[in-house]
Amino acid sequence: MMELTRKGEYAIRGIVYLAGKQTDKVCLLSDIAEAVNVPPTFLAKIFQQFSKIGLVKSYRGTGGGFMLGRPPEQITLLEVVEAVEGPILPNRCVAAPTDCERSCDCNVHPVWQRVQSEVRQVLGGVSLKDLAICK
Amino acid sequence: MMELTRKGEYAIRGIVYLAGKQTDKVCLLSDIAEAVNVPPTFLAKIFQQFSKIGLVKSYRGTGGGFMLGRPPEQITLLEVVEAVEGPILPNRCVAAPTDCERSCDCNVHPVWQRVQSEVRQVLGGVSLKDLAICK
DNA sequence: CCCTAAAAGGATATAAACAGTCTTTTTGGT
DNA sequence: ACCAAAAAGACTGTTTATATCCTTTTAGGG
Repeated sequence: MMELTRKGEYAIRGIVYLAGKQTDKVCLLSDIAEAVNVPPTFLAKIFQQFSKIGLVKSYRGTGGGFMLGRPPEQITLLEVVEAVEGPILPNRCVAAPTDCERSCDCNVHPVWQRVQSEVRQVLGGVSLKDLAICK
Repeated sequence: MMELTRKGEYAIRGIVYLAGKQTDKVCLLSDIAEAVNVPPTFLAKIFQQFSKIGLVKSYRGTGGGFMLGRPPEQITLLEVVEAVEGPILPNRCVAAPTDCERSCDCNVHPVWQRVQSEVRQVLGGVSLKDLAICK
């Protein structure tokens, strides 16, 4: 359980690749897709989502392509993952506690909150700079 | 992302309810289902899975029903969740590192391992006894 | 101004997973 | 033998995942 989807995997691969390039150079989507071995049409959708929230900047037309929207050390893995997979929510009740508070069953609630918090902390502590470094 | 399915929710509700009963008394599936507001046919499937791995003991025929397989303090939330949702695997690559090690992209790998480990630790630290207590 | 390169957006297709139901079989008690 | 209860398996409808394709918009270059 708790599995990242393909979309999430591709998203990470794509943007980490971008983070490994010079910050001032645009990359063609088709090049990125080929480099990280992801269907270009699918990656296009993903990068559109990135673009909307400013994780990447896009340029159309001849000479166009993508660049990181911010320096790689200022983009966390958490942002990338949540951009395409939605917020980290181990359980509905963490999002909507209304439905949950009644009945003593919900000793479970705080546990899911801890899970959420731990995961966010791990992912939030890693930047694209960390990930792009080639050992 | 990382959401528990209905099955997982129902599983927790059902077994936590059971943990709140005396350890030596069997409960009818139909009663449990009604008490925790879960479709009985669905809960049946879930308890079958529990039964197979010994989380609960089942008795057939007249006077039959379900009991916890072990004292509630010896069953963790992790076991319950993994019983019905499968192992905690934030990313395929955590399960099958073979496909992952090449290419410098996989600085991501250890991050998912940490996520997995943190989640397991939180869920593993909570027992049914903790959850069954009515405040 | 037109042609081409590139991303944006929308519609569609297929497959898998989820959520649940129904029926039949097995087992145990009376 | 009969009844009560869980086990097991087949089946169904809905939603999500995983794409692909096509048209539109934007930008640059000749």
